[in-house]
This record gives sequence, C-alpha cells and structure tokens, in this order.
Amino acid sequence: MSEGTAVRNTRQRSAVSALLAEMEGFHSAQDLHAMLRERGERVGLTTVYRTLQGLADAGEIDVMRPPGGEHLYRRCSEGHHHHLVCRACGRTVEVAGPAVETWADRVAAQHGYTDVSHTLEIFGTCPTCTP
Amino acid sequence: MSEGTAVRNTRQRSAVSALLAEMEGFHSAQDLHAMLRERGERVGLTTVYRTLQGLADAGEIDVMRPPGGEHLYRRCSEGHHHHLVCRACGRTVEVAGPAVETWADRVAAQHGYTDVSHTLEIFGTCPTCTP
DNA sequence: GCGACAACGACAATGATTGTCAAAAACGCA
DNA sequence: TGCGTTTTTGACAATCATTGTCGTTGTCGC
Repeated sequence: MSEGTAVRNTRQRSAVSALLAEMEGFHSAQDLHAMLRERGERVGLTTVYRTLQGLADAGEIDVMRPPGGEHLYRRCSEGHHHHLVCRACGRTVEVAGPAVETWADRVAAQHGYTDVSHTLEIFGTCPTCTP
Repeated sequence: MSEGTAVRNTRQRSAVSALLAEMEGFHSAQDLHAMLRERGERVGLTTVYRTLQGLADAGEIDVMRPPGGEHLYRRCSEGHHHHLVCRACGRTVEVAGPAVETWADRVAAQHGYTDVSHTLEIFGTCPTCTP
C-alpha cells in the first residue's frame, strides 16, 4: 500500500546507509556527515538529515532524543525493542520486553486510547564505568 | 549532602509555582510566560526557563520532550509515574506501572548496569478524538 | 538596618534543524 | 541508448527554543 513514493536510489543514500551498517553505537547527523566527509564522500549536511529522516520513517533506523543533546541515529535489529544506555560511555544494549508492550497496550485500552505507541529508554552506568 | 544551595523565595518563583498548581495539562515555558504576562505578573522569559529547570531538578514538576516540539512542563502527583498522552488533543492520564519499574531495574542489573533510571511515554488517540 | 550574595531579566549568542530553489541526477519509456 | 519528467541534492538563509552574559535588584542572615 501507498507506493506512490518512488524512492530513488542515489549515491548519497547508499553512502549513509552503508555507513550506518558498519557503525555500532548511536551517532548524530552531524557526526555521520563528518565521517562521510573524511571518507571522501561528498554529501551535503541537509541531505544527511533528510536521508536519516526517511530511514527513520521507514523504520530502518532508530532515533533517540537524549536530554539536552542532538538526535542520535542507529541501525538496529528489526522489530520492536528498547535500549539500555550507559550514561558515561554510551554503550548500548538492545532489550526486548514483551511484557512491557502488553502492559502499555492494556493500560491504554483501559482508558479508551487507540492507535497506541510508546517510547522507553533505560539509562544506567555500565560495569566498565562503575568505579 | 550538598546544602549550599540556599534557594531564595522570590515573587517570580512563587508566581510560576502558583500558575503550575492550577494548570491541568502540559505547557511550554513560552506558554507559561505568556500567561504570567496576561495576569500582569512581570517575569522574564529567562527566569521562567530557569525556574522550571529548578523545579524539574527538584522533582516537583515533570518534563516531557515531545518529538519535534518544545519542552513541556506540568505539575504532577508525587512519586514515579508515566504518562498516557493523546496525540490529537494532548489529554494526559497519569499511569503507574510497578511491574515496568521492576522489569527495567532487573534488565539493567542483568547487564551489570547501576544507578538506573528510565523514561517511558505512551502515545495514543483518546476516545474523544477517535472518529 | 546592613552587607553579602543569589536571583532577576533584557539582550545577545548559540546551534541544531528546517525551508528554499536552481542545478544535477535517476528512472521510465520509446 | 537517448530524452523528458520528476525527484533529489546541497549551499545558504531562516527559524526558534534554549542558554549565556552581566549589571542591577531583591532576599536573607545577622
């Protein structure tokens, strides 16, 4: 459904996608733009932003909005999951919580809410960063 | 520990606090500033921001960062809880999920993370806004 | 009442993100 | 393969919430 989009395959889109594929942690748009430049890829910052937005809309990457910072993007495993992030070093573990999903849906339904979604992030200090 | 703060009781701080006490939903700093002006209270925008930050740090109000918008502040019930927010009209229900808290802590502990906190927001369309 | 010191506030600065629009590239089709 | 249409690009300007600055003002302890 809704195939009027006709997304075109461009060098820039591939470059961003490829970069995300080999990156491990979360990175900001400006970060990714800088990395592409260092590689010699000629991609505009505006394009990086738009490409990331597109990928996020398509569900191919995850977006995190840390308090007081820029948006961070990351290529993640498919399906719904959440993140356990170290405050100090940023190390991230993907976690799945089926019980949480169920709980959220049930609570929303109890209040008559429909078309439910949710956001959940867990922050902590990872073993390496614990003194 | 750390009681060198010596928070002073000022007219402006009281005004912001009082306004929040009678407001129901979430409001942005700019919103609150405009309301104070309409009331004849003379409070600077910078001060509103700083006061809200202070209250948030003290845990007296909650902050929500909706995607693509400004920060929203609200005076909430005490203790830890989450929000079920209508995407259309902004109506908010406070929900408590002890099981979620436990789950988050357990998951974090399993990965060796300490000093754990988390953020959780549920979005949906409330009964009134459902066609 | 007085002095020290935090809080205020008008304004400037910051900085990520988005809008603009002419030029370039990609795709469908013959 | 060549051509026209349509999307995409990207340099730059614009936006706008939030934060920094710093002289002034008001509070609080004494």
